[in-house]
Amino acid sequence: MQAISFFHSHVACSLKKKKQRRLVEEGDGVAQTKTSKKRTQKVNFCLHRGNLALTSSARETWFMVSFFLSSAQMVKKEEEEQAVSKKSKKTKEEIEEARQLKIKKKEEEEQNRWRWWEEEKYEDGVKWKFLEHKGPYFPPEYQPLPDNVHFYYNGHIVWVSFMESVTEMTHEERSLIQDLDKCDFGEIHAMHKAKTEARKNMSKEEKQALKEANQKIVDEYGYCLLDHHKERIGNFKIEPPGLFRGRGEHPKQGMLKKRIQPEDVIINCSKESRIPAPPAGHHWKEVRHDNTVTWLVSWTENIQGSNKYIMLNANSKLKGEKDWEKYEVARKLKSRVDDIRYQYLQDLKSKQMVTRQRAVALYFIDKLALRAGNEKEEGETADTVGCCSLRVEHITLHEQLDGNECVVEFDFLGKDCIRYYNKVPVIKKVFKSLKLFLENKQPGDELFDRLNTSVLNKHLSSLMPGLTAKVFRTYNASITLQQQLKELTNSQSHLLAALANMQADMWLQMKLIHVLPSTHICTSDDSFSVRLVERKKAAVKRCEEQLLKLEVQATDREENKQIALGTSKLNYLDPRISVAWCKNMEVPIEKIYNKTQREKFAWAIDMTEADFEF
DNA sequence: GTACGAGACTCAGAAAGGTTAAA
DNA sequence: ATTTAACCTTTCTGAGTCTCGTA
Repeated sequence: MQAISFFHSHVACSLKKKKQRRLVEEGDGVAQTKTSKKRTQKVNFCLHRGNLALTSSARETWFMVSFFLSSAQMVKKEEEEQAVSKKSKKTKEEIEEARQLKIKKKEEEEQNRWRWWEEEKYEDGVKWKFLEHKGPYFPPEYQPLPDNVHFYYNGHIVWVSFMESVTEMTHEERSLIQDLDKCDFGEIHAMHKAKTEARKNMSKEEKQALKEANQKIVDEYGYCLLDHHKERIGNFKIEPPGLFRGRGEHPKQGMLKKRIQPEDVIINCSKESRIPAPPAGHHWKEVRHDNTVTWLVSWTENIQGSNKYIMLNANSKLKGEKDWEKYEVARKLKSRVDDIRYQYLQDLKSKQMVTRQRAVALYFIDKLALRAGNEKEEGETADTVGCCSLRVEHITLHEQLDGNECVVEFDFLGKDCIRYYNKVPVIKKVFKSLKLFLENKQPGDELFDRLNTSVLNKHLSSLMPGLTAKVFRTYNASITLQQQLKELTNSQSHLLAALANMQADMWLQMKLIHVLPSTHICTSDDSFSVRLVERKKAAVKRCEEQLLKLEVQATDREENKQIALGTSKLNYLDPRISVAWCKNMEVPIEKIYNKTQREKFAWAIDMTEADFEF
């Protein structure tokens, strides 16, 4: 109930602030649209673009919901499509022909689709019985620089081995090249720019040929055979070498990510399948036949020393089944959540420090949708935290703030170095506990010194099998979506209008919340933006008009306004809720999910009845 | 019990690529 | 009608979560 009331309060707030937000709207150009009909659409795509940042996980949850909704009203599009096709000068026959082809293709696809959800599940741990594939696709060989392109150090031409992706700097080079400022990559940069330009200016035929060549690679390497069904592979290409960037202030940024050789690669497939052949003159590191894992190929990456995998596409059985399972666990939480919340509220009074910290952490995870927060190796990654790894400097307690009592102010970098900034009124017991946790601690000390994700998850799984911290995100997002949909009116047109308005409000609200406290959010991003601006400014000599636009883009980035969010709806909202809603409202599913999404959620679209209840 | 590290998988935004609407 | 910009989709790979085995 805690979480839900929290979500609701956001809606209420969004309505109250409507007037205020209109002002902002003007500045965004949203209100500049001419007709009222168009206006709705304008709002739509603004939402679709999702060019807004989110600093709070609870807000994230909200976005997931709003994103679902934002696509719900594209019903109008179909009419337009028809109008357009009429306008074009194609003959009726051509149109008819194209339509027939489309229908045929669709039917074919439908028939080929593996309805794995109607089959019996394998025994525990077994992921497949038969697996055959072609192995990974290796990136093209390194191409040496042309003779007329040079690298200069301190004004002198230098031939260096590290330009070849395979090798690192030699000792001599290391002693010679000390100062980055003395490096001149100008000619190399110009060459690359010319290349991209040339690519852009290719003729239609050339482009077509390139496309066909790519398609051939996909046809050969992009699919595998899994238990007699052809399945698409998600990433069949080995990652090419290059400079590691990382997100945020990453200690390893700029390190060379080495070229992966077949000798580094482990192949996983059926014993009795056609084993993929390594490139001529090479051999695999290992060929194994482990059907308890889902990957086809793996290798160890040299920056973090972690494993990389080639796995199946999201529309595959292996991924789909897991996704389904995830939502089933979240649904189970629905029936237990009252008890679980009651318990952690009780635990807030515990004399035992571990229990008490656990309770507060759970309160945050449930109410604010914080991530679990595993500990990370210092110096190996950017300094980001989640719930369990919060440190003293990440929260500030306010007895009184903006007319609220017991306010906790959060300010930390979360996943992907995205800043979480939020001021949340909490219940007294939580506030008191936090004060206790902070006693005798310095900034840099852990807030929950007796707690880690392992302890937390162990406790959760004892409360309900399969329950972990992240289930709360799925549960809260999905249940909120369902409730919001229920609350909307039954009349479709009315409803769609309501949705449009609601989204406009939410969108602006989020923007406001975010932009107001926006100081510098992710410092490394700033420097990135600065570099971007610089680079572009050089280009501007030739192309002055672009300058303005690009600077605007750079500014946008600086303020972190641009954070794509569309994918979130792929990860937290039970698709069956949306499917059921579509069935009830007689809204075609195409309005909610695009082709990829429909493929991914094929199981949900097929099995869900109108009366589905999350 | 618990610390630790490897492994395997989900989730995430940036960038590239493709399509459609607007100029 | 053609070019360009806006928008939407796909690809890529980094960053998390969580489990499990071992000391």
